[in-house]
Amino acid sequence: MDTDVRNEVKADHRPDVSLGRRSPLAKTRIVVADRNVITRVGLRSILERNAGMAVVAEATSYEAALDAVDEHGPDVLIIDLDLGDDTTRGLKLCEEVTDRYPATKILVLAQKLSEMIVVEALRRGVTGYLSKDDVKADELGKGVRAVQDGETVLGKGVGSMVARGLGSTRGAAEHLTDRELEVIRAVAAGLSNKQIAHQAFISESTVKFHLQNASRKLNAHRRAEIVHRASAAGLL
Amino acid sequence: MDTDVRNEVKADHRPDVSLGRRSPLAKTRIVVADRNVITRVGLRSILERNAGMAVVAEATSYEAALDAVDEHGPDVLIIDLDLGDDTTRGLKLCEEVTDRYPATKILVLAQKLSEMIVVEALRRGVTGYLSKDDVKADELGKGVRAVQDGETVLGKGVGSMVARGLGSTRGAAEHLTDRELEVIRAVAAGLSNKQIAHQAFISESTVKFHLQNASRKLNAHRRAEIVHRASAAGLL
DNA sequence: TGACCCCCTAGCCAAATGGCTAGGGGTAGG
DNA sequence: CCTACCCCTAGCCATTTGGCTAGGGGGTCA
Repeated sequence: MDTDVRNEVKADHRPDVSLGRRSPLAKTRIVVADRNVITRVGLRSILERNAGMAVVAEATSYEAALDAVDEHGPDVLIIDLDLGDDTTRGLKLCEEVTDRYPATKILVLAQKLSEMIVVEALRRGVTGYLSKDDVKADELGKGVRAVQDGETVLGKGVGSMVARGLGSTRGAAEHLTDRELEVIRAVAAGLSNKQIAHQAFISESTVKFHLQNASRKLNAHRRAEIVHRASAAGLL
Repeated sequence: MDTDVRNEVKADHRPDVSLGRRSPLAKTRIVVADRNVITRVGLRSILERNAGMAVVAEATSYEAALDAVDEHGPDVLIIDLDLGDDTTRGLKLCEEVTDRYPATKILVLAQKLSEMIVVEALRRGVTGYLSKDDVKADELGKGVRAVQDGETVLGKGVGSMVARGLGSTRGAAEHLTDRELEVIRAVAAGLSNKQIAHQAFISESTVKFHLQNASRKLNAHRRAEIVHRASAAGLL
């Protein structure tokens, strides 16, 4: 592999003093976006054990992540797409980054694997997808190097999801509308169609209409299944 | 059980520093149990910034966690109760630790907050409960010190859960039987009672019976709500 | 042995749901 | 203007469900 040269760098004692162009090889500059302090510190610690890798910025929100990429133009963005209430915001962010900074590779580090998110993220140019719980310490460094080289890295369990996801959703994974999501949340709370209708100031027919559409989009046929899928996708 | 022998072992192992009162020299000995490497590294890094705190062991399973407590008799056990498929195993572990090593305080660090788990954990002698995503770096050190001093530490959002949890479940939060869980999982997959009955080689009546019991235990009245609660409790 | 819990089954009935067809009205963009 | 998409409504019908009562059999533990 290409580890030989990097090993030389590792032999250097402290790279923090001379980060100009002292080393023959440029450092891999990384931005970490995760709302969780512990994860950020852990990532920094693990990655910086690898000579030639530096975490140049941390972010805890979608905005901050984009700003950090704007400012630092990193080689790799490591991100947990779940940075707020709205998970789909993370997908938009991926789109923007790959669009505006094609040189910045994205490595997603997810807490929970959701088929929809995985497929959609890859569709938007994400080059790596790992599961936080399954990843080993050494796989992180390898993964970063791999995505930097343009390889696609899929962690344990992710590959099969891609296969299933691409197979099942033949058009594209349609995403739920606001109203549909609202109804689904009410269903998850155990409300009947009648109750939901009253709550949302719409007729019972409309509630059924939204649920029918949601059923189709999520490929579910029972409201319990809809709730499960939506829950697994982090939508509730 | 066989606790006597272990107590001897524990007594043998402990007294490297006198820890009656916390002297500036006595380190707070911590065991970290979490399946996630990144979290373990991050925790160690953050905690050891605080002078006087040392992570003496890490564990990635319930067994290993108990072994580590057996061996090191730490002052504080920091644990994510979700170390495997069966979340209730974590609760049993809390019971065992508080039972056998009352001097070891338990600080739960949860990825997702589940009302049932929170209430049950506190009922079993856990003295601290923080949410990974909400906790600030400095709160960790403070939290560890607090639980070590016997204080109860509840993170953001945990307190309200306790209030609601203790209010609603007047007897005790009964936990689901294996069969009930099996049926709920099938419901989450969108199966009808008839299909579930066929799959589990039981009659449709029995499926309904299990669901009725699960409804009562989870305080839900619709299968969609059952699925939601079970999902939120990390049971699926 | 009795108390207790889990698992299993039956039948009844009102209510809710799933699946369908068949519409109208709004807004945004090519 | 046409198209697409979202939101809203109506009715019909078979099926499923929620909620209930009323049992039997087996295991464990005091």
